Amino acid sequence: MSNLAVNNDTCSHGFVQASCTNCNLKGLCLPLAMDIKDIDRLNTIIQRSHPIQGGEHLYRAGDKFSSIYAVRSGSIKTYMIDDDGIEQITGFYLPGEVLGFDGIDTNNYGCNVVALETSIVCEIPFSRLEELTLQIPTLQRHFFQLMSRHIETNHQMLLTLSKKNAEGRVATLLLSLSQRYSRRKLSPNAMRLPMSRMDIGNFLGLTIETVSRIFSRLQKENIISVDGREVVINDHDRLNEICHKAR
Amino acid sequence: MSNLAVNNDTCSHGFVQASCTNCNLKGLCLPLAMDIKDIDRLNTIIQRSHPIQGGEHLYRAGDKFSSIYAVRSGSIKTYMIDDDGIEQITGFYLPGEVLGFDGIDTNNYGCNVVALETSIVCEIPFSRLEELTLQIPTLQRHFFQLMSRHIETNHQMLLTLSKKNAEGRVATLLLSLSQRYSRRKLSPNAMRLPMSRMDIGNFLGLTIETVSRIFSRLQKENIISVDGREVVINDHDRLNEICHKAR
DNA sequence: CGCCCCATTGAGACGGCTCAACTTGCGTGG
DNA sequence: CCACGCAAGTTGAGCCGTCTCAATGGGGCG
Repeated sequence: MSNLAVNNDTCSHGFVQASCTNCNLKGLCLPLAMDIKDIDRLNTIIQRSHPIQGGEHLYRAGDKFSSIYAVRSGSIKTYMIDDDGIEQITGFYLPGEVLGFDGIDTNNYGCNVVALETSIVCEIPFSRLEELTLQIPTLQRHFFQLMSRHIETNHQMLLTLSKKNAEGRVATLLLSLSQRYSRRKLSPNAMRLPMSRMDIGNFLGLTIETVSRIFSRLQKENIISVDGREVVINDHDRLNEICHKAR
Repeated sequence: MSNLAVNNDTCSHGFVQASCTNCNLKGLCLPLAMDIKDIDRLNTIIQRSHPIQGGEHLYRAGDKFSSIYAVRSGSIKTYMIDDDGIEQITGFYLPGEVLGFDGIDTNNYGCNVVALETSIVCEIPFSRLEELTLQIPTLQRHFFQLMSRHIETNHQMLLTLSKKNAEGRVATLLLSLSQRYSRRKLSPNAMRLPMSRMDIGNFLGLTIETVSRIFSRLQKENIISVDGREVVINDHDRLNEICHKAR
């Protein structure tokens, strides 16, 4: 990417071609305390790609690992397929969230990554990132932290799957999305789910029928309002109670 | 720690005081391609502590994050406790495995860590490790890889909890332990489980009764032989089939 | 319009949980 | 030394939550 593009808002492709410097998500995917100078250095290695359509894969499990990705807009899911063809969604990613860390170990990606809707991602070539993290201690620390956060998120998910009943799992997901949207300055109460019931069920270890029934039940009790993928949380407190209830 | 201790096999405490250089686990917790010179540098920052007894905590969730730990002997479990006091074991750690990465993000440990039996761990102060990883690219890469492997292991566990029935979960754990022991040059068929039925059930999202019943059933079918914590795997293939079977 | 995909809802089956009784091994104290 | 208590594990009976299977409804698109 040419440095000329830095600080321009559009480029020849016609879609937004932003720099990290003026990206309103930088508080999420970059260290808060990072130098403008260092951000610019990072900026020069980041490649911003064309939008990817919903259903389109960014990469697949087994592909040669090359880059880390940050979601700029839209939403992404990652899933693995085991030897028997069983699929497990391992995460949903919203703008500002970073993915691809599972490829570092074996040098091949461990997950499949697919867009849930039209999305834009920032690609960070790992070999160049590694050089930068050696030079910018804050940046090394930051990527250690990002990976650490991944691990913690996964631990939380283990608890959800291991200890909560169907209602608790759905409630936990809804509150997680709500929190993450509100951190992006969106309403914590009204949201459009980027994923299907199928995806939710797969992620939470439930069938789509159970997910559907839970949604209906929560609606009947006026805790949420559901219309397809549109969800409004009417009663955060009761939803929270449901999360924090053993099975 | 004095450099004088390097390459000595014992120290004044009377227990083994080894260096990484002659540690037979270094193939597991250190980069294969690491310079002797660099290993020595890492060695000078590593603190080897007294053995910790079974049931004794290495640290607790919320404690100030300071170090990464490598298991030298014995075995360790990590667990989190959520707001409602529900405990979830997040991992078992065998010699050569590294833990503590969950503390990097918030600068407080996210998990409780307790020894399952008398164990020895190597403590790696993180601030000094960070300095070294900036100077030794292989080492930086290695710790990125270790964290990446953690993430992959967790993903695998999500699949286990989300998609497998009780039998599949137990079989998966047994095979995982078997593999990990054999990588440590121990028998892949006969082992002594370091954890209780309670721990197994907690980790796998099952009750102890169910775990016990599964053990009995697998024994009746001659797939394993169980005597308390002593387990012999008689039929790896059938155990493997059970793992790879949808619920 | 008709087709397909996704979602919803109902009825019945089944796997794992709950509750309870019993066994075994171990440490403690009379 | 045995009696006792306690913790860990095993086993059985019945219940409950989630899955399975099936039917139906609704929206997008050729």
